[in-house]
Amino acid sequence: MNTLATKYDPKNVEDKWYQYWIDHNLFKSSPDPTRTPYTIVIPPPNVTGVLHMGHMLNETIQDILIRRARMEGKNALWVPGTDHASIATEAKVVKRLAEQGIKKTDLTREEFLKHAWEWTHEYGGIILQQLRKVGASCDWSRTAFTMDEKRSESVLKVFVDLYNKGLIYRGVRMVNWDPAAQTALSDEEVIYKEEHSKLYYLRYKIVGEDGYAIVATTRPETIMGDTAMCINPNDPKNRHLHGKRVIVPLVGREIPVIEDDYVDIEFGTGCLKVTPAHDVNDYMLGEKHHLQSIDIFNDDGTLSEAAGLYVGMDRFAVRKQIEKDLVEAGLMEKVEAYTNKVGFSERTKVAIEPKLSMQWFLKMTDLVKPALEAVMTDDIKFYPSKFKNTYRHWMTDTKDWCISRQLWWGHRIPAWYLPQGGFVVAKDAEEALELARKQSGDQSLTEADLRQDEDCLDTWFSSWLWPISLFDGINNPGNEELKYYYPTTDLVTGPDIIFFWVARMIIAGYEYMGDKPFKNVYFTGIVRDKLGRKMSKSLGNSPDPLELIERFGADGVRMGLMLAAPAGNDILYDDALCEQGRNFNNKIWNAFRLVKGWETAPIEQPEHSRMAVEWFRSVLNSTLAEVKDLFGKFRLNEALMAVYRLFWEEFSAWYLEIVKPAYQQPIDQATMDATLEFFDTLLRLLHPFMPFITEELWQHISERADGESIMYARIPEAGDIDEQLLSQMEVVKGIVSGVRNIRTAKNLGNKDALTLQVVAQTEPALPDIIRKAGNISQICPVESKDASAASFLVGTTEYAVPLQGSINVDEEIAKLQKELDYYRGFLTSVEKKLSNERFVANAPEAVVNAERKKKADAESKIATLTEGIEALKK
RNA sequence: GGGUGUUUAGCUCAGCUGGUUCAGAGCAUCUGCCUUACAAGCAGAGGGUCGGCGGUUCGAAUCCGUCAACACCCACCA
Repeated sequence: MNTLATKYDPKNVEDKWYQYWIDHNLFKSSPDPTRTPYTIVIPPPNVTGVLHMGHMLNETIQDILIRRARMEGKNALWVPGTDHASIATEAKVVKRLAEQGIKKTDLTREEFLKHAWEWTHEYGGIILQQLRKVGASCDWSRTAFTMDEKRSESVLKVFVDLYNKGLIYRGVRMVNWDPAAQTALSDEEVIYKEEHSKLYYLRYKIVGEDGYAIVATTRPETIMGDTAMCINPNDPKNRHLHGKRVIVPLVGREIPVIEDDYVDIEFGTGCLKVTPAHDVNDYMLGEKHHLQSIDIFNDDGTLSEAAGLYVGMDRFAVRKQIEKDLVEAGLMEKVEAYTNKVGFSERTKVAIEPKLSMQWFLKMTDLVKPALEAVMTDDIKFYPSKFKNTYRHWMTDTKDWCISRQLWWGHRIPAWYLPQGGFVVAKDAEEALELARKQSGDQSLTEADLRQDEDCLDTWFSSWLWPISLFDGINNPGNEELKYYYPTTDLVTGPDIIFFWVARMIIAGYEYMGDKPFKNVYFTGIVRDKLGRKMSKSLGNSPDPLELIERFGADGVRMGLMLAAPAGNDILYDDALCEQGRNFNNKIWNAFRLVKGWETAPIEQPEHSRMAVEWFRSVLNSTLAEVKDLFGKFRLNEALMAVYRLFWEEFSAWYLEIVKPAYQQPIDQATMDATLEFFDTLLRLLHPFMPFITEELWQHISERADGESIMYARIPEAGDIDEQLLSQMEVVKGIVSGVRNIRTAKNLGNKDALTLQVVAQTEPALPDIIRKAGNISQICPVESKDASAASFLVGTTEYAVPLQGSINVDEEIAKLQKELDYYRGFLTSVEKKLSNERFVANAPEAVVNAERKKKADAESKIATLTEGIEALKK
């Protein structure tokens, strides 16, 4: 091992061990009633996706949790898979076809799906492949896809079931229409953004009068759909419009003036144009006042024949054109700058068009109840808990879920329409036919007579079943796997999909399993750049995780991300984080090189080593307990930091330096054994965070059988902690630091052994360690230190290092005087506190006693310092 | 327009029910060191009136009020 390079190179190590884990089936899990299950289902990445920093963070966290659970002896299962991502994938396939000069509309459904599947097979596995580079310990034999056979069957079954329960219905509603994808979207798929636009004031001629009624609108292009003007009946300034009719500008159509409280008197002129087909509020007004509804848009957002004007032009082009035309026609009163919120499609980024259409919906009101309860009572715990509020907010006012999409790539809605009208819902065509015959009384119906619904289901209608369908719980209720792994343990995901996915999985869990789908939800933050900006392609601030792995090693990147990522907090990514991770890898590597280079000999264990071993055991135990506690609270970054400091400070800087034999000297067996044992435990503690280097070194620490792995090495429970020893060692560290300071200040170098004077009757604790760590030749308790000594305080005790040559007395006095002044000030404040009767009367005794001790300590320090100064002055 | 959260060292964050060890950690910075595990390192050092103001209390980073800034979520004001 001593021939090993001084720098750790992760390149070969990482691939080698990943392959080893795969070859030995170490990620596999199967039900085992004798062990506690620990289960995570992966948030299935889109088949179209490639690994980005968000995944990198998310998957690292899951892997850390899974590996830790495994090392706690649990039967840990991490199920991987991908999501068909209906709208996103379809958009990509359409785009690719367009590049080949093929339009979707030129293809049959079957032809299109063939292309989509080709795409899926081509790109679908990429991201899962990339996860292997990260070190993800998924049970790959279970890799699932939301559109594979089992998952598809589950989705259809659930649809039929919910329909039969009366929870799914079909109806014409105002929905969010995405003109690019040409499909309806759920409310959650619409992102509202502020936009700087204009407020147009249009002149509507009043019929039978000379004047105009002025209407303020942000969407002048919709006037062709106007079927009324609305005023507030309590609006005095528009009372003259009561019962009148007005003429839509340019269009020339006469429309009535209606009255409704809905209209805000203060806004604009208090006159509202009503376009029932293209605005949700107008739709409501239209329903209430029985207005005609004119749909002036085609599905792609261009103007339809019904508009009469601007037919075939895009809605935004029309807005520009109509502004000009209105001005020319003298029908534009004025235009103001205006900021409003506009809804955009989450997927295609185009502006949403409210549109009246026939869709399928799921009633949410009752389904939501147990799901809300579970989170509010902490039956399902959210980390951080602040997301409970967000969740409650959404769950207490849930609108029905629009689950149909006018897309082909997805689970086709299992509804069949009968030739004579009406429809049946069934899991397949065969069953549908049976139902259809029964419903219509027509036994001569054949499958060919039935027409299946053209639409498919919202992607989330399959992913909401994920924790159940992965164990085939819908098709095969009560099966062994399901009983064993469900409810799963932890879910790790971003808060951006709390409604899309988390809430709905909880709903499905209670509806179909009668139980929660997971016990804990860990919400990660968003990975941003170091300036706090979101990562985006256009900014070019989004590093490729695989490139980072190439540069820093997977362990380095994992650690870099984890150091900066408390649950729910955004992380500001900086390469420096990965550098820190890489440096730590190197530190571990070199510590290992040191230890493996030692030769043992049958010599007695020195006292300083014996004490150091005892001390480090306590430190280790205390960190073991701390880390366990932190994992329980999902404070992974703090757990990592605790282990980091344990390894770097306590183990490397203190323990190893103390037990390290002199150059080319052997070490005793007892210390060697203890050191290797410590190293082994440290590697185990580190393994969940840095799986590769820890495996590499663990395999080198001693002979391992083929197939053996640190993955299944247990993380020990914390043993006894010797608090007294820990605090004694803290004093020792103070003393050694003091000596080092003097060395630095006096330019003494580390090689010369010094004498340490203790201005007290007794020797300090752990003198052998002090000698070794401070390179001290002798420790002498003295009544007063040498006049030519440099001194320092640890606690209330003064320590001094006699110096051969002369010391700068003035400098020394000044230093002591400064310290003395500080303690005098401190003493004054303590005394003030203690002389306050109300403090002494009201404060708990322990606190008062503590103050008294502070006072005594300060007095003793002051005495020591005063003496020191006096001695120097002599 | 509602709601939630955040504000502590240059940066990222810990500080649980107010009081020893309360002003901390890591990184960054500065000063020495190529000391035979590691310069991706070692040894030291500096740096914060805990967002502002007011209150409760013997005592406030911690509790209350208020203001400000930022972030996120929700909402049908054209």
